[in-house]
Amino acid sequence: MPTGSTLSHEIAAILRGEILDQRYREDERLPSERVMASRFNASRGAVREAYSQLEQLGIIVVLPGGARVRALSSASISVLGPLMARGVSPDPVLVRQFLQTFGSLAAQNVREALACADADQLNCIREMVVNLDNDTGGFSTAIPKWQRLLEYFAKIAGNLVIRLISNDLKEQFVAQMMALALQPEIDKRAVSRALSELRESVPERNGNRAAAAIILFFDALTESVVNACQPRDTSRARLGSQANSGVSLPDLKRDGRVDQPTRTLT
Amino acid sequence: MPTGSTLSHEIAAILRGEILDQRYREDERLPSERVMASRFNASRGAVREAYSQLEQLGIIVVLPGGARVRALSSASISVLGPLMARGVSPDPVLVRQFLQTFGSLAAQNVREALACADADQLNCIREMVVNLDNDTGGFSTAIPKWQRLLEYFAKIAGNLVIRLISNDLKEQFVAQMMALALQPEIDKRAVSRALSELRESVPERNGNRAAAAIILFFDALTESVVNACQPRDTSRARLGSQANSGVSLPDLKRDGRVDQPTRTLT
DNA sequence: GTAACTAAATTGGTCGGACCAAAACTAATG
DNA sequence: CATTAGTTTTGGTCCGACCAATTTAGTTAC
Repeated sequence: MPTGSTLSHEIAAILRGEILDQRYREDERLPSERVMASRFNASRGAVREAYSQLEQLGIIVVLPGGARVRALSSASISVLGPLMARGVSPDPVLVRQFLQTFGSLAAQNVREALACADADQLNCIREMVVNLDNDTGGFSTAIPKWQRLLEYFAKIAGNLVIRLISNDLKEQFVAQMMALALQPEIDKRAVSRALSELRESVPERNGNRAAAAIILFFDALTESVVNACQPRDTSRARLGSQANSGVSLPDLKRDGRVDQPTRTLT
Repeated sequence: MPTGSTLSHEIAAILRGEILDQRYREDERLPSERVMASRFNASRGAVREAYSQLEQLGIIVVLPGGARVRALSSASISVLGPLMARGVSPDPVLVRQFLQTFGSLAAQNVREALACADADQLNCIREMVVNLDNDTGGFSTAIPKWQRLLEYFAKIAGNLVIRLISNDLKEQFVAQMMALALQPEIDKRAVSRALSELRESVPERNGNRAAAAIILFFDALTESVVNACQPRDTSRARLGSQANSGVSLPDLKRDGRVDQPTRTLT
C-alpha cells in the first residue's frame, strides 16, 4: 500500500516526519509549493501531490493563500502509524492507548455478534473458545487463535464502521509490532479467566459479559505488550529533537484545550 | 474541509459516488487518467489529483499499469460520510453501527478517565451528571450536555487514538445528522437509569460500571435516532441501483467476508 | 493447443512552463 | 490608526512532453 517508491510519496513521508516532529508550529504556513519543489529538486506537481497526501492525513490544510499545519488532535487515524514509528521504539503510551481502543472495539463486536449469531455460529464460537482454552503453547501460538476468534466475531457482527476503523488501526499498528517481533509475557491467569467467562457467556448470549471478558483479555495483553516494548534504548532517547526528548505526544498533553465549546467542526 | 469548489474535488466526489454505487466491479481497472480527463473535459493533472484523493480514501489503488478499485471493506473511515450520504436519507443500518461504535469508544474513554481522574475532575464529573439528571428539557437540550460530559471524559482520558477516531467519525457523521435536524424521541427511562448508574459508579471509580452506563445511554440514543431517520422516502428507494433496491452495504455481503445477511431490521 | 517469448501500445510518474483567480502583503491615503 | 489601492505570492488548472513499468497483442516454439 505505501508506495514509498515514488518521489511524491518520499517527499510526503519526509514532510510528514518533520510536521510530526513539530518542526512547524501549529497553524504556521508551510513553504509554498514552489520553494518546496526547489528544495527537493522536484517539480511543483510532485510537491503538490505530496501536499495532497498530507492534507488527506489531516495534518495540513491547503487552500489558496498557502498550506497550513493543523493540530495533531484534528488529524486522521492514519497518522498513528507514522507517529508511532517516529522513535526507535514505539511509544508505550501510544501502544497502550492503541490496544485499549482496539480491545473496546473488539468488545463491541462481540456484543453485537452474540446478539445476532445463529445457532451454528454460536457453536463455532464455542469450539474456538474451547480450543483456545486448551492451548498450551505460548504467546505466538495463542495470538493467531485469538485473532481468528475476534475476526469471526467481527464477521458475524458485520459492523462496517468497526471494520473500517480496525482496518486503519491494524494497518498502522500491526506492522510496527511485527517488525519488533517481541515476545510478551502475557498473564495466563487473566487469559484463562477471560476464556472461562467467554465460555459461559457465549451460550447464554450475554453480550455484556462476553464483552467484559474481551476487555479483560485486552487488559492483560496491553500490560504484556507495553512491558515488552517498555525498555527503550535510553541512549538514543534524544532522537526526536533537543528540547522535548521524551515527549511523544506534546500537543495533546500540554494544551488541554480539547474542550472547545462550539468548534466541533472545522 | 468541504472544498467542493475545486475541479479535482468535484471529479473525486463524482467518481467516489460511482464507486460507492458499485458502478465498477471490485478489482476492476478504472478508466485511465487520460480518458477520464477527456470525459470530464479536464486536464490529466486534475484527474490525477482526484485519483490521489480516492486512493487516500482507500477505495482505489493506483499503480503503474492502471488504477483499480478496492473492496469497500478495506477502505478508510473517511468513506463513511459519503457512504451515508448516498441516499436521500442516511442508511439506518449504518447509523446504528455508527452510534454503537461511537458509544463503545465513549465507554472506553469513561473507563480510562475514571482510572486516572483526580479528585477535582471527579467532582466536576459528578456535577455534570447531576446537572444532566435534573434536566427537564427534551432532546435538544440534553444532547449538548451529554456531548460536553463525554468530551470531558475524553479530555481526562487523553486517549489520542480514540480522539483521532472520534474526529473522523464526527466529521463523517455529525454533519449528516445536523443537516437532517431530526428530533428523536429518546427513551427517558433508559437515560435516567444510565444517569443513576453513572452517579453511583463515578465516585467509586468503577470504570466498568460507568462504561456499562454509557453503553446503556447509547443503546437508547441509537434506537431513537434510528427510528427518527427510519421513515425514508420509499418513492425514491430505487435510487441506488436496480437489483439491490434496499441493500445499502452490498459489497460486504457479496465478498463472503460477511455471511450474515444482517437482516436486523426492515 | 499451449506455452514461452517478443514487440507494441498503454499507463502512471514526473517534468517544465504557462495562465488565472484569490489571497496575502505593501504602501499610499484619508 | 484604519482604509484603501496596488503589487506580489500562492494555489488550481492546463498543456505538452518524456520515461519506466506494465499490460496487451502478436509471434514463435514445443
